[in-house]
Amino acid sequence: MRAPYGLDILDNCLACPMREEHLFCHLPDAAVQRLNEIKSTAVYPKSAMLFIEGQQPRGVFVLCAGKAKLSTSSSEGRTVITKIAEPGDVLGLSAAISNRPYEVTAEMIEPGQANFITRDALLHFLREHGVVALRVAEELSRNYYTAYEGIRTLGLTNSPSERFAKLLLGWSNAAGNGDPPQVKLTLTHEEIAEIIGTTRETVSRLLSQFKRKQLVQFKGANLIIRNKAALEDMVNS
Amino acid sequence: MRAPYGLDILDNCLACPMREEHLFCHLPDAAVQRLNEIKSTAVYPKSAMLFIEGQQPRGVFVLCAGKAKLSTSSSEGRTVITKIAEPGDVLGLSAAISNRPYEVTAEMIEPGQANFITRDALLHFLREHGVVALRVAEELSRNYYTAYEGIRTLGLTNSPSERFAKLLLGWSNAAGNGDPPQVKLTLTHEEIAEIIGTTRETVSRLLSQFKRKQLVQFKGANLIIRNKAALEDMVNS
DNA sequence: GGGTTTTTGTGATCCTGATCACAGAGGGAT
DNA sequence: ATCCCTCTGTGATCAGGATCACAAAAACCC
Repeated sequence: MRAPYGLDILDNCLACPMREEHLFCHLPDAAVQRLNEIKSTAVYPKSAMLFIEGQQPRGVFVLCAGKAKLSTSSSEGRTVITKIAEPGDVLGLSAAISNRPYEVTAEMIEPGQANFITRDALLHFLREHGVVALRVAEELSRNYYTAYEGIRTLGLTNSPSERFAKLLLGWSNAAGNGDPPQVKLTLTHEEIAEIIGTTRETVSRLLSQFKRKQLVQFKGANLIIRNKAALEDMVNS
Repeated sequence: MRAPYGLDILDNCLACPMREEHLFCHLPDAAVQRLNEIKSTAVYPKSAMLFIEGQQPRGVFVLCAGKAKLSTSSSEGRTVITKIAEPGDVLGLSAAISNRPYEVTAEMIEPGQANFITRDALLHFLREHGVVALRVAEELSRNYYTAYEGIRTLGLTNSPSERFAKLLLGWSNAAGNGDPPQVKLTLTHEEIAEIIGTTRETVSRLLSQFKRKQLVQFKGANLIIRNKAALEDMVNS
């Protein structure tokens, strides 16, 4: 059976093995079964909004396939992307747990699939299964560390070039260690700018500058990192 | 009985009533009693380090009196202050829960008192008392929101003036609503700079500039906010 | 394939804060 | 008082990006 957008439907994506540290993996059977009862699965096209900053938290989404960008905007239209979520990530957890409005907007940037669990069902479930509550606490502290890394990046570096170099290195690490390391560039310059807190033009210029200096090189949509050492130098300048 | 530094010893500061939403308040008697058994209390002078960025997490500190600054530094000596912790705050929680190194350094900026609970004892306690684990999850999501606010501040505003105005307004709100609102300035310009991500000089200049424009005014160590509206305008410029 | 929209490249200008460099002010100690 | 050390104020300089303004290129859609 084929889902739209060329994705395979995962009939039990809560238990998907893609991330060992996954929130809802390796739970007691009773818990897994209960989870399967309270979750509902849906498929989302590109640009679908899972939830929007400021909304009351309806529940959590467990991303099974596709990618989503989490962003927040100021009243004047400035936007920061705080995270690119990947399969296995749990979205909206802290809002659901603390019953505050969603603090970010989650928008699919690649078509995908997610499980949804309502807030009530989740809290009920957590009260029944104390062990899982600890898991949730761990997941929240992971979220916290991610946010915290963002602060370090935005606060401890002043130059966009530094942040951009850091971002590229981060991506190439996450993508595994090819040699030479390479990264598939799926985001627009605008989006990259919103991650590293600068303008689209600056990202364009940095990219050409990096190419000119032979730090990176394009092969289709893939960015090959030619001079990793030089990029690393820029980061701890 | 008087403690050093003119502080009253709180003989059971875990249950201190200062913050209703306090992590360890309003728990079942059994839990409170167990907590009292596993905690240990100590008094800290100004400049004492509760823990340092990168150390393995020994446990959590519940701040009972005094203030502490949480900060992180880059290899080149640049520093960001992520939070000024106040009585009732739990420090080192996410590190302890997730068993990662402390992500920040906690240094007392006012003498005070804190309870310490070792990581092992805490985890043990949480496994016994599932309800409290949920509380911990809530506290962690509070931490997350705080970090997240930091990202918004650093990422969505470009001008130090904007961030400084925002900081002052935040402080005046936290201090309750005097009229005119006023704030006790306990931090050095350097420290303020490390909060809003700028330099000491810029903070000095901004302060004089705000005085010149009659936005604020000094009364000893207290900063009186003369023109709140104007500051608010700067924030959503 | 043509027309439309989104994305990217690049020049010119301008301005804010970072940086460097001192001098003065305050605050403890002895 | 005196010394010392940490803070604060302010000037001068300078560079790196933000901003504005187009044009080219690519992606997208009937």
